[in-house]
Amino acid sequence: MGSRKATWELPAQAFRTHDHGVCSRSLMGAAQTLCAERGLRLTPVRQKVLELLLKSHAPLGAYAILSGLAESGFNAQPPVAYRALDFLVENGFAHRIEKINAFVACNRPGDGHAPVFMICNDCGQVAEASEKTQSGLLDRTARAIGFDVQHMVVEAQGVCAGCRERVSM
Amino acid sequence: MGSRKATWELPAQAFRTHDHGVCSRSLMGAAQTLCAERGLRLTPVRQKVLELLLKSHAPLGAYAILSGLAESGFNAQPPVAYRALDFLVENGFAHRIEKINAFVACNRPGDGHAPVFMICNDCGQVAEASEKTQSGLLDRTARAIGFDVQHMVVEAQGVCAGCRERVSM
DNA sequence: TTCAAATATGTTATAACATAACATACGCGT
DNA sequence: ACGCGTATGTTATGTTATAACATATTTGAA
Repeated sequence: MGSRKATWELPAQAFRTHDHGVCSRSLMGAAQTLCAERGLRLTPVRQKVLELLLKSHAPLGAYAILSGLAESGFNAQPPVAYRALDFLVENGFAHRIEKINAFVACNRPGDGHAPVFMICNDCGQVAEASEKTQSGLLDRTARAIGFDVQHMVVEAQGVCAGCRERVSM
Repeated sequence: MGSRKATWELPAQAFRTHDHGVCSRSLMGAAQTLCAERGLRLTPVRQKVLELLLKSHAPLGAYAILSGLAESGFNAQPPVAYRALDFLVENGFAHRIEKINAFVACNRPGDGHAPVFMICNDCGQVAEASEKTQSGLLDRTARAIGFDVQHMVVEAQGVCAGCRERVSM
């Protein structure tokens, strides 16, 4: 990783109010299109799980998703949720956030990015930024010791602007 | 899992064989010194847990540590291990690796760094680096949206040089 | 179209990781 | 010795995740 400038894609609507319904629907549409193009099967369970993630303002744990499935009349054994989540994560429609054992819908499905998360400890919301290449962040260090990077986790915990303002006032 | 020694050296030495006993003892000594300086109590359980981490060639899960404690005649209920680990992590003598729910001894205790891990999926060993430039970059992005970073997780999974050579030969 | 392979789901059980809550003991300053 | 803050003992339970095997659905080739 050199002395690059705009390596990070700024999360435009991060931690801000916006028309959630609109972006939910457009991301669901994007998922459907991508699945059609790639021969992936966006089955009812998978679509429902993605819908739950898209509707949520914060990351959801697997068992929260399971409850959501149950409420919609789906089967609700743990493997059902985990399998659907595996599908969504493997195909880039969702991400797992390691620090909090939870999942979020990806805000830029289909462009093969490495996500970077900022997790607000106060409101629980998460902003997703993106790095351009899979291994760019650690590239130089990893190369120096011959380490072949396959997957990156980059997560920051802290306090978002809105919550800090609210507290300090 | 490979038979090579774990490393607590700088990234340049990462994933390479070295005299583990020597660096274990010197890191234990460093911990004792730091605790004395700072008025922290490195009690028998805490010291034993640090010793287990230092001796291990790979990160240890909390329940592996619990077994180690039991073998040495310590109490072995989960809180015992988690409390000791909390102490070591909070005071910079160990780190938690989120991606694999495990713990490693810190190779540079006392210098208040942000750790960066490279986890080999083949041999299970972990190299700890610490890169200022990277967190600097995320800091800039975070600042752009007013996010106050309190804690960072940076972890790369992949294959270390030794394992890649072994496989390709 | 029928069948076999691949994929997806149903279901039971349990593994693996982590903490709440409260009791007891210890270390230290006065 | 006393009291306070810290550390440990102990029981119980909460939370997250997967193994294993049965059944059903989709797909593509014969």
